[in-house]
Amino acid sequence: MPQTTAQLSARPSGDRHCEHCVVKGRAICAALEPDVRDALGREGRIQTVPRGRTLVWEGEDALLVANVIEGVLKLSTSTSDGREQIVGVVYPSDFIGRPFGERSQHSVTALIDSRVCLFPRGAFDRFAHSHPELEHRLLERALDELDRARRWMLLLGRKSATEKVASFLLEMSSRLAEAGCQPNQPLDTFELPLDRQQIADVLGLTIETVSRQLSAMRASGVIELPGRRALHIVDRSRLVALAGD
Amino acid sequence: MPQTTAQLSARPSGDRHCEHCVVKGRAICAALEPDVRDALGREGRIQTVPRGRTLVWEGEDALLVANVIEGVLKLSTSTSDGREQIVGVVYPSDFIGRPFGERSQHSVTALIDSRVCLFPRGAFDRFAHSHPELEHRLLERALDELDRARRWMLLLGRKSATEKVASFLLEMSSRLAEAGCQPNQPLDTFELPLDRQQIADVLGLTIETVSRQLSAMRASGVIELPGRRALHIVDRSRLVALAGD
DNA sequence: CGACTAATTGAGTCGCTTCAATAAGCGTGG
DNA sequence: CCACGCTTATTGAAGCGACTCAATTAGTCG
Repeated sequence: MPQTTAQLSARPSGDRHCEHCVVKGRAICAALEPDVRDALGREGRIQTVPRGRTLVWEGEDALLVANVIEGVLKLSTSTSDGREQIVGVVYPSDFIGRPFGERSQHSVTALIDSRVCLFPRGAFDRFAHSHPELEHRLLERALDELDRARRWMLLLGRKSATEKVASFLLEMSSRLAEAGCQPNQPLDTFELPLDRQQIADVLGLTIETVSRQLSAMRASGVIELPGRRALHIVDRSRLVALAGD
Repeated sequence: MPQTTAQLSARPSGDRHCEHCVVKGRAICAALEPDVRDALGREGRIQTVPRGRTLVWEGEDALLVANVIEGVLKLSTSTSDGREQIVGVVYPSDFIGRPFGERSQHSVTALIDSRVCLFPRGAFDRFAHSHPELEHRLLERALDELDRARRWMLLLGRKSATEKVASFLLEMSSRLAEAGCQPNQPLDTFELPLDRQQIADVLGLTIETVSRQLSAMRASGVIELPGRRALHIVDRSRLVALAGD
């Protein structure tokens, strides 16, 4: 049974000043002068979100927005008969939620234990509306997300299982590296924040197909799988070739 | 051989005042006071785009943005070996282009003869940056497009061929109705602006599969296909059921 | 160490694709 | 106006990639 967010440990983010926030330089807040940023900060609260907990449900009223401080979360939608598609994965400094909209089109669920800086949507909307520099930053982010979503549509519609899995591993590697503040320095060894079923839900495949593709890549020496969620890229250039674009 | 946009008939949109523009109430310009809107209008020009002509190429510098006045255009990306995916279809009053970005991630090509109101990106960016109400409108549009793209990802990743084709016909019907200014009044008979190959490229299918699905729907009396590009929805509720969501 | 869950592997099936041939639209010119 | 030819769409047959169902193995945590 899903727990509501009300029971989560939460405290005004004012306690831990924005000044010390690890994502203050990369999140949308970076567009604001420190004093304005702190004013926004007082509208929000830091909240921990344990793995598996859902922050927002598909189709529900979109009552909140948030910045990701730590962790990884998925955005997902489902068909009425239960087929799921993960439509986005968000990392530290990313923005969650649908400002200026009534309903959320997708659920937001933590893939690993996470921390977010949470705002009531109404308060956030008002703040954004009176701070064009924040809206500008939101716009740039939305446009980037749109480009990313459209690139993913090419993968979903036109790529083979091998290409999908290879593309996924490369994307995961670079996004984790970015979020870990080592830009342009791709990570070759990391923990996958998703299990096999979730990888399948990102790629529009089944769990068995994902597993077979990973096994084949291991057999050919492109990757190693030291643990259930561990990944080591042995031959990046060959992985890039497998990604087929 | 592709023609460049330079040879197109073009004139300052100032000639035909924004005041008389058929999409002035629905395009992003609607956010602006008439005099401000006219100032923006003087930065742009009306341009006709015949069917098949490409306005922006994938990977090229994003030198222009535009409002669609009339017609239908596709946004598309391809893999290096030529597989194509249509990632968006735009209609009158929709916005084209990537403000505040260097490169376009996808091509923009007219599906039928179209007319757009074209702006050099630099001039548009400067104008937007100094008019928060315009940026707000752009933001709302970008967020709507993002929601739409993500719903489409569910279709691409998780739906069957039948569900894909049914969903496509319904989406086309309602988008054409909206663009034709009869909201909430779904169109049951219309011309498809896409040929079979393009429908396949939207849905991540082959031309033959699209054709077979349409034939099956015709055989079961759900639709009629009076001409190559003509469509008549006979039983909308059954079509909705086939769309599977 | 043992029990439980997650992942892998195998065998068989199905849906979509591929390749090939036919038919239907549609514009053109006689 | 109709015959012709070209393009686009439809239909058929065969193949294959991913899925389904089932059994086995490997991690992980108490």
